[in-house]
Amino acid sequence: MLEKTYDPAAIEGRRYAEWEESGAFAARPDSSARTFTIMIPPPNVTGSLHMGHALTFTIQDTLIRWRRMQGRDVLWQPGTDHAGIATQMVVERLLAETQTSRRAIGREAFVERVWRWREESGGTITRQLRRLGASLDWPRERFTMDAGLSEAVRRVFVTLHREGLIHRARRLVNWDPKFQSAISDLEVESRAIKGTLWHIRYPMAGEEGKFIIVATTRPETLLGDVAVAVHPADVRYRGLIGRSAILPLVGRRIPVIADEYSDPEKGSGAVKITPAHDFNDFKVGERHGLPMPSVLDREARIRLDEIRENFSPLAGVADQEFLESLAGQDRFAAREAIVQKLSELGLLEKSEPQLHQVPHGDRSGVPIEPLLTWQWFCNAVELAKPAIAAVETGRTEFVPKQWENTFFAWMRNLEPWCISRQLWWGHRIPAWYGPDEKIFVADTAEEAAALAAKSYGRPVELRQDEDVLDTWFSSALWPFSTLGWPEETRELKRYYPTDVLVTGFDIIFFWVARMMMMGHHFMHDVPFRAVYIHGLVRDQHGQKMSKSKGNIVDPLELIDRYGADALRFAIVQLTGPGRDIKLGPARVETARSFVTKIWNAARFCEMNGIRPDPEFRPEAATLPLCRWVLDAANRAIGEATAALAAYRFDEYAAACYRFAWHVFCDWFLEFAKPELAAGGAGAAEVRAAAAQVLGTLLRLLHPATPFASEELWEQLGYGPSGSLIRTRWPEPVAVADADSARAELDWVVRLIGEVRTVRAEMNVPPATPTPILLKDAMPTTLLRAERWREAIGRLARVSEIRALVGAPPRGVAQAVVDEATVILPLAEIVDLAAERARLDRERGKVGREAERLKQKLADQAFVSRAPEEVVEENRERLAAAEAELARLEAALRRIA
RNA sequence: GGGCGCGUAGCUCAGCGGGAGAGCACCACCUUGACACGGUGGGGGUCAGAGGUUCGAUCCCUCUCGCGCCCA
Repeated sequence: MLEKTYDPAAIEGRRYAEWEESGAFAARPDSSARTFTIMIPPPNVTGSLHMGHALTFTIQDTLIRWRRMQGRDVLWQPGTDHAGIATQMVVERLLAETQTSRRAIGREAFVERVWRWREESGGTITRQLRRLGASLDWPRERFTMDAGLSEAVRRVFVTLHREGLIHRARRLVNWDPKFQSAISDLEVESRAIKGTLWHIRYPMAGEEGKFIIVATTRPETLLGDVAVAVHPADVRYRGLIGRSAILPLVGRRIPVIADEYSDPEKGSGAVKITPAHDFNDFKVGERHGLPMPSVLDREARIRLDEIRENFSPLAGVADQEFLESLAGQDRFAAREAIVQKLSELGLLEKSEPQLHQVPHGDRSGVPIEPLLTWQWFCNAVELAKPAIAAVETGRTEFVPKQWENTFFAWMRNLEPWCISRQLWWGHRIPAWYGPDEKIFVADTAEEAAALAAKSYGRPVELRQDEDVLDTWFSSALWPFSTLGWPEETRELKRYYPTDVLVTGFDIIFFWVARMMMMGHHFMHDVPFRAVYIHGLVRDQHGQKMSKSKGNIVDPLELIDRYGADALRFAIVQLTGPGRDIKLGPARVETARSFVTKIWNAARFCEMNGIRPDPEFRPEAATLPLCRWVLDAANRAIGEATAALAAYRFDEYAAACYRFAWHVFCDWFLEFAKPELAAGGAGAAEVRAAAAQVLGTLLRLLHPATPFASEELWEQLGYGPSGSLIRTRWPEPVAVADADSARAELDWVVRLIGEVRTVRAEMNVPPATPTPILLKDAMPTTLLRAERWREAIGRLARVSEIRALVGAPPRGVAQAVVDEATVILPLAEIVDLAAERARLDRERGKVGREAERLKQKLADQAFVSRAPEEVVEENRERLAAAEAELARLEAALRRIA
């Protein structure tokens, strides 16, 4: 017997363990079935399950379970990402608690410590994914720092280097002073900061008392200025181009140059050019062949070593003592000191508050500093070409399609990808330096040594590059490295390319684009045929969830409170095309009601002896009720399947919801009650059909609500424990003359609806049954009424159904159903005025509809130009409206 | 500044050339033999605004207003 209420906590753990232990999640590389593959976006090994995970993994699991039920050989590849910076930060924090640091214990011990941390704490997220019900093929779990994946990383690096697609260069990069590492431009987010625009006077060389005024938000980088730029068309400065200004505080002469980068509208129209500390200035510097002295070090403190020799004392403009006092100062302290000094020297024209965009490290949260350093770069421009082509030709398709624009916009404007990071946790760059800094790139130290020995003609001591690779470098290989590449494994042959990648738009650039590049280059095919982009999860008010706002909703808490199925169903319901979803506890509570409803419907079935009947042949069903519900189930199957195929999770959920609640429960089970009570052959057929349809429903629901559906599947005897997950997705069954069954049941439903409405509006107490009289009913209608007497009686509280013979009694309420007028003799209780008002309202509504249609059909332009079927449809609607209108008017006359 | 998207019932959202929809919330009634995490009935919308195309526009085009996001 099923429990009175569904208790998710009592069954979820057990059901999941049963699936996992029985191998239900396992791919079947030896089978001949068509494959269906999804690579999990590997969550950070440091992570714990948040709402974004709940969304993306629910969607993936829904697809996976659906395709698995369709008989596909499904591979859902699990794994985690080593997440360079994030993980290093976590372990550094732990070290700080024990009064030590990464530098104190050294690289080797630190890396070992991270591995140990990963052994102890890295499994959190995978445990939590099990709570959600994710049917991942766990024995295949990979980690981006695994031996195999690391080998793939080295192989890719070495290959790309050999092909000239990876090289080392000294370039301006985004430097994070907190992590003291380069970061990629994607890891930089610009934030609006209230700052100050300072207007500084640069004295013109050899022209006492004359100045050129430059406007800047970063006076501390002034020390590294190498020019002042003005727009070539700016008449204010035309005379100054080619002359020299004196750099305040440093005393160096710098040229005034003409460059279109300078915006006459902004500030004073003249800008200082500091190539080593600004990306735009860097380009100006390159165009004009200017020097590029650095004045900030790796911790963003002032350094003078590259400008000291250019110092040239000048009274009232530059004094050495002040300049030296800046050395080693933090950038912000230096800014204050410099502004103060300029003000004292009378070189500060003015300052004005200004809101401007300042680049920040997305993880460190500190302003990033463009810095000239030696780094490794990957030629993304070249690698992007086939990836772009793949999307252009539709080899890979984005869903929704609009994201392709975003993808193209980014892919067509790529900068070299800086792939080196000055961290310790990650894949160490397989490059070694000889005594003269010659570079040897190889898979292993031994191979590098061999290369070096050959190069130098003798064995030499090599030093490996200290840097590690950007975490996204290894993630980019995920779709093939997890399958065993560079080995030619059967998995690699069988499961690459994968079917669909499911992810949020925020990592299209970080990850999707890079997988496309690497996939093409090394596998010569796209990594996935479709990219399904879902929205972000927001709180119920549409706010982005964040710790600082305190509006985080914890999926595990929701699972504890409402069950995993409720959370999953809520997510599936809300996931429409390309929209963020707003998810609060109320939505999950509502979804739980649905799961409970299913549970109770199944309980009713169980109580009424509804068990699957292997002998039942749907095509042989004779009762209209059975044929009707089987047909409705067929349509639900069609809708749900089409919705899933189109990634319309909202429509899939709606199809299941509508069918389960508003067809199966609201009507079918209610109609079934009298049949079941009557017993006999009719009851037997209803039981068998009910079991058939409930089985279909459980199968349709399984991808969204796996736990409850699996539990019911077993308890109601559909199959052995844990077998629903392996059961075939339902197909429509043959139903004899479905049209007539549909016509009949639709009529019954409408009749009951009309009677209920009239009764409710006439305030007939539910406890008082009323007879109904059918006026002008055709014989077939009267036969129908007779067949459904029992059900109509129960559901519409009707005591008796008769054909009206002769004149209607006084004091009636009336309604129109097709050709018949339904008359409720309510002499004792009816309020004639109220009934007249009600009928009048109805007549008005139908009359307006008829009038509108009549006008439309009278319009020559419409009739001649609109498609014939549209015109015909309008004619039919008009005829129906006019007939109903006539009956309503007759009804009104009767009670006048 | 450039690009993308969104403004449809109180809320959350479907629909996207021919009858304005769902869920929740709301109101009224109901402890009917699976379910009050329930049942029945009901109210509620110049589909942001203005033009245009069309026989016909919530839907296509243009502009305006408002709100997001991404890139400068």
